[in-house]
Parts: sequence; structure tokens; C-alpha cells
Amino acid sequence: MVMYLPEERPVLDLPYQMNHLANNYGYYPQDCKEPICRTQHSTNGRMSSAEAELTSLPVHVSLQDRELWDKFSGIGTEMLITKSGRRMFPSCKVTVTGLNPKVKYVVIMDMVPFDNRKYKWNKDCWEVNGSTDPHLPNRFFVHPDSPAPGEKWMQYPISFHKLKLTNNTLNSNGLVVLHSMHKYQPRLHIVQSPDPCNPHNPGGYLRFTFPEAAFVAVTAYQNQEITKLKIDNNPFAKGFRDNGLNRKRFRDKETQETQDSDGQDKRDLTPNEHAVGQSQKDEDVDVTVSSSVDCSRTLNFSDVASSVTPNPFISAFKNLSTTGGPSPQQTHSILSLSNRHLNSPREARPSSLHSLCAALPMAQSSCVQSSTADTNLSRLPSQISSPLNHHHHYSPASQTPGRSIIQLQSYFPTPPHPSRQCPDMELPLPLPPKLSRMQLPESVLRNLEMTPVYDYINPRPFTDILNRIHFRPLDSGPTGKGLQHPHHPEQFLRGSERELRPQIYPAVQEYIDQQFTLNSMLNSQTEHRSQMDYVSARPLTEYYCEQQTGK
DNA sequence: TCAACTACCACATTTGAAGTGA
DNA sequence: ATCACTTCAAATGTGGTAGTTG
Repeated sequence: MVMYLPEERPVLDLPYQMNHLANNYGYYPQDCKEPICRTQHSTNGRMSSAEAELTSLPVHVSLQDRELWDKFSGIGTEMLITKSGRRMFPSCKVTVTGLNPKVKYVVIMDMVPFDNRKYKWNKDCWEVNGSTDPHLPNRFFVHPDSPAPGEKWMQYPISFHKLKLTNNTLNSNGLVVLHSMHKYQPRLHIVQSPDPCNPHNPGGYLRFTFPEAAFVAVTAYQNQEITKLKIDNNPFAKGFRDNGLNRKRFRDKETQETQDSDGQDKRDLTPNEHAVGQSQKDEDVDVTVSSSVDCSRTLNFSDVASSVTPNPFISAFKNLSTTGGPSPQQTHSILSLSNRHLNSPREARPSSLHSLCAALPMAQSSCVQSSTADTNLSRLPSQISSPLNHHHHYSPASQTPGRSIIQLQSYFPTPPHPSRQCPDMELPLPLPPKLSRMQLPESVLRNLEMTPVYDYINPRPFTDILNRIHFRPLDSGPTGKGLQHPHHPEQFLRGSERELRPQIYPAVQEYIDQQFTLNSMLNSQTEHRSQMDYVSARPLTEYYCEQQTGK
């Protein structure tokens, strides 16, 4: 396994230098020398040299399962969308490095239109079928572990396997709404919390798109090759392997046919045998997780500070952390919304999450969504420790060295060694003897550490909140694609040929509503803490100070 | 008429509770 | 009483397919 790392050069002396691997993906900004206030280990706002070295690394995002993605994109990836929501396969899984281990980040994924075209399947290829339908409101999927310290995000690959796609615009249950027969590409957002002890540090914001993961949203698969690839690689679709001979309908039909002829019973494999066979097949395929660099970018507050158009995500953090309330701009947004959509007394309390949600057209009932308890902690250690058990195999994706290291390290609640702050992806460690075929959710792994670092943030309503908000495109053209950037020729190149560059400073107008959204999120956190009787609804600045100084 | 969509199906996997024995 | 482990059923995710819709 090859792990591409940022070039070991003094980044600080190479302003705007292109990363040699991501020739395309990243550049280093000026002013990286600017000390970033990380107050975890000190009280005077200065960080240790080790921290300085670590945090001066560019943020480095790598799409996992790259080879699988390449297989799909080589044919033309299709993703099924249903009314109730359908998971993506392959799912988006990324590794991130270069974050400050002690600073909290929110990790968000959404889908952006790949182009302005609508497609149709014509026999054996996709054809353009007119221009795009009216733009749909963005629906963000906030990773359920958000917010979490950088060390947590870097410890394991961040999986978005629970992200669901739908074509039902009325569905507000955290689904990403897409148009059928349109092409989209995943986009990752990393939002850094501000440094509460340094009001000049507004935090940072990066986003990365993955053109190699672009797909056409469909309600039924069009390309049979895609169907076959999905069946061959998705454990849930094992029942359709071997031309579906496992299935009852096929069995019945086959039985009837074989009775008519001398045919050998083609269904002579038990499900377990199929599983073993497939496992062997998977090993043959050797689906190695690609760690090729997708994107690399330094996340540095000075970067932001020098920006002409600071990102409103950051501003949202900054404003909230320094003032404890909405910015004038945000207030304006809130009031504008209130004037349009509110008649209830709640509008007089803009800091309330509920009032914010109530102000939104899509807001309906509960704005608070408990975090999904997708873990089974009592069961996992036994699965790991038992050498006998049993019929479980690993998915190809989980067989990668990097993945295995990360999983193993998480099994033992020992304090991480300092050298592990940046996981060494090269260390070969054996996989635990017993795990599910499906990927183990990283939330499970994280919880294994038994450190209640997230206690204060539960529940985590980010996804729900974001997805209840209709972004109003301010710069909509005739097609209404408000969040679409102008399309550059490079967008029509494929995979790594295309330039993948994080868009650090989008036009401020474009994100006025997103700023509003993020403020809502932050307000909601305060509100939830209050509800949990953990801390009262005090200013976020004070809260972060306490967290970072270990009070 | 037909492409796009929906609902339901059977199968595989995951999850979590209940049961068992040391 | 506790813990480790097994078993089992319900829940969930999957593509196939027949029927519906516009």
C-alpha cells in the first residue's frame, strides 16, 4: 500500500507552492508561519513546537477505495435514489491528515451537480438529454460524529456510508435530495472551530470535491455492468451473485429447467459456500484501498484572515465564539427570514434553535435529533477477541493495511502514543480475527476507546438541522442553480486528470444562508448542552476555553 | 408507446436481546 | 452476580421485477 504524504519540505517557506503529488489538488498559502493558538498544553496561547510542526502540515484528504471507485467511474457510476433513501455504494470514505489534533471540526458532505446537463441512457451509453432541472435545495449530511477533535478525524477513515440519497424533496429525514438522471459529485466540507482564546483566529474552512466519485442518480440501474459491479462488491447484494441463482425465483425456475433436462443442479452452493467463494474472489481481486492524494490544503487561520472574502462558515464560528451571538449579518438573515416566514413569538429569540428552525420553510417538527446509536459495544470486544468466530469475513475495503492498523489501535483503551498522532499507514498489523464483513462504523471504533469526549455534544442534530434548511440561491441564473459555480473546462476531464482544488473562499454572497445555517448549528449546540444540564447556555468562547485548557 | 418511477419481493447482513454456562 | 459467548429474530440494505405514471 502506498501512502502519499505531503512533501517533507518546509511548507512555511513555500507560499502557494503546488503539492508535487496533488499537482492539481493543493497549494500552500502564504503566512503559514503565523502561529496558531492551540491552548491545549499551555495557557499563554502559544503552542509547543511539536504542535506547531503538526499543524503547519497541509490538510490532506484522501478518498478510500480508490480502485473500486475507478472501476465504477470507468463504466459510469450510477447511484440508485429512492423515495425512502438509498445508501451509496461505494460509499464515500476519506482519510484526513494535517488537522490540529486538539481543535474540533465539523465534517460535512453534500452532493453538487457535476454539470448543467440532464442525461438519458441510450442502449449502451449515457447521452445528454437537455439541460438540468431546477436546482434542488442543498441537503447536507453532517457526519454523526461531528464535532470532534482533529485527532479523532485523523485516527480512522471517515466513512459516510450512512449517507442516503433520495429524489423525494419532501423527505427531511437527513437525506440528500438529488434529481434523477443528473450527474453529481460528492463534496466534503471540513469546518474548523474557532480558537476562543484568540479572537483573531476565526477557524478555518475547506472543501474538497471528488470528481472520480461522480455518479448519475437513477431510480433504476441503466447500465448492467454497473449492476454487476455492485452485486459483486456489495455484501448486501450477495443474494444476486451467480446470476441470482441464490434467489428463490431463480431456484424455482432453475429447478424446473434442470428437471426437464439432465442438468446438474446449478444451485449447489450454500450461502456460506457462496460467501467463501466470494471471499476468495475478493482476495484475488485484491481491492487495495488507494491512498492517493485527492486534495491537500493548509487550514490556517491566517489564510482566512488574509482573505478578501472570508468564508461565512468561519465567520459563523468566529462571531459566535467572540460575541456569543449572531453577527449583524446573520441577524439580518434571521430577521429577513423571520419577516417572511414567522408570525410566532419565537421569532423574538433568534438564538433559539427552535425559533431558527421555525423560521425556515422546511422546518417542521423536531429540530433535535438524537445521535444514532449505531454501536454495539458490548458485543464488539468478543467479536474481536474470539479466534473461533466464525462465518464473518472482511470486506475488501477493510482488508487494507491502513484500515487494519486503525482498527486494531482502537481496540485498546490505552492512551495513544505520541507517535500515533499521525497514524503511520505503513505499519503492517494483522487484522483482528473476527469482524463483520461490512465495514465497522468508525463510531463503533471510536467508542471503544471509552473516552467520553463526546458526552457534552449529544445529541447531535447537525444533519437534521442542515437538511431542514432550504438554501436560497442568491445568484441563481435562469436554471436556478444557485450554488453552482461557473463550469470550467476542467470539469469535463475525468478522475485525476481534473484539477481538484479546494475552494477556499467562495463568494460571500453565496453562503449567506450557510452562515445562517452554521450559526443555527452552533446555537443548537448551546441549546442542547443546556437541555442536558451539562453546562448552561454560556458563550461558546468560554466553553471552548474550558475544553481546551482541560478544566 | 415508452422512459421513468414506485412498490414489493427474496435474500444477505447487521443488530441487539435473550439464553446458557463458567 | 458477573462475564463471555452463542443463538435467534427483527431490522435493514440490496437488486430484480411487475405494475404504474406522465
